[in-house]
Amino acid sequence: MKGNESAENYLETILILSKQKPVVRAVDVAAELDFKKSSVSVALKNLRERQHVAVSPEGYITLTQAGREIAEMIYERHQILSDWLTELGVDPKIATEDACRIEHVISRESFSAVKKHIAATKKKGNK
Amino acid sequence: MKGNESAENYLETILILSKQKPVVRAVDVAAELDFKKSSVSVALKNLRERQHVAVSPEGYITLTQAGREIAEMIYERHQILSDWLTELGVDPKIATEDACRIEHVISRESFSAVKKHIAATKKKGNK
DNA sequence: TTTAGAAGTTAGTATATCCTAACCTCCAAA
DNA sequence: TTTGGAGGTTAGGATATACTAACTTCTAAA
Repeated sequence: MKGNESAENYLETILILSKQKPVVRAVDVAAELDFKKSSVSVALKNLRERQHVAVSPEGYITLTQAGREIAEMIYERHQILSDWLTELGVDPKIATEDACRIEHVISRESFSAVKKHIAATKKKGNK
Repeated sequence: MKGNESAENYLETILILSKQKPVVRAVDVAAELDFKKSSVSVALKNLRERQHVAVSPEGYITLTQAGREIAEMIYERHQILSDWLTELGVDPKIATEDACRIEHVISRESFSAVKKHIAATKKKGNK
């Protein structure tokens, strides 16, 4: 994993949108990310080539198995990190923004350790 | 602070090198970062323009007040984050690599909260 | 039936970074 | 005194990303 931040971000967004609405189209992704549709169009072409998404003739986007795995990994990081930062007293908006960036650069190993630490900390009732 | 990761990284490196050797030159920075000297040359030109470093006629690089503040902020983040991840059981090499990336994307507010949390956790003797 | 808007695509622009290549200066060793 | 290497600079290339502009399609409303 090196500089796939952009791709990861698209995949995560598609996952989130697919939880919220019946179908996800390129325009929905553009609206969510506040990007232009041309940018999304190009990004989707790459995701299709890498077999991370499939797009139906109607323009409905779905995650492939590989794409979904990445999306869910990033999404889990996002949730856990932003919740944790918020619990630590960080403004929720800032916590979310930070999670959005950290989620793409933290390694599996470090995230796993942090996640474990958070669980352990909670167990002890430290608030 | 948005996409100044590269500049921050140069400043941090200059700070670290200046702790290790009497003078810091462009080649030293290039060697440390494993970049080509041409890249460092261009980066230094930008840092000079932004008044973050000064370069003597002999080619000795020094941080300005503004540059030093950024460098020390990033360096503190690096130290605290990498130490913490290592304490959580992450391989030191990976912890360092992760710290190198997170230090550039975490907000002041979140870092401050995490730092406080780490101190509090230690105080309670949680190991 | 015509037409305007929504959705998508493609081409070319802009920025950030790093790289290779080519060149300059200076100094120390032969 | 010549010369080769170290240090530095500039020009131009490559990649990643997002943007603007200009089209194409398709569909729904007039």
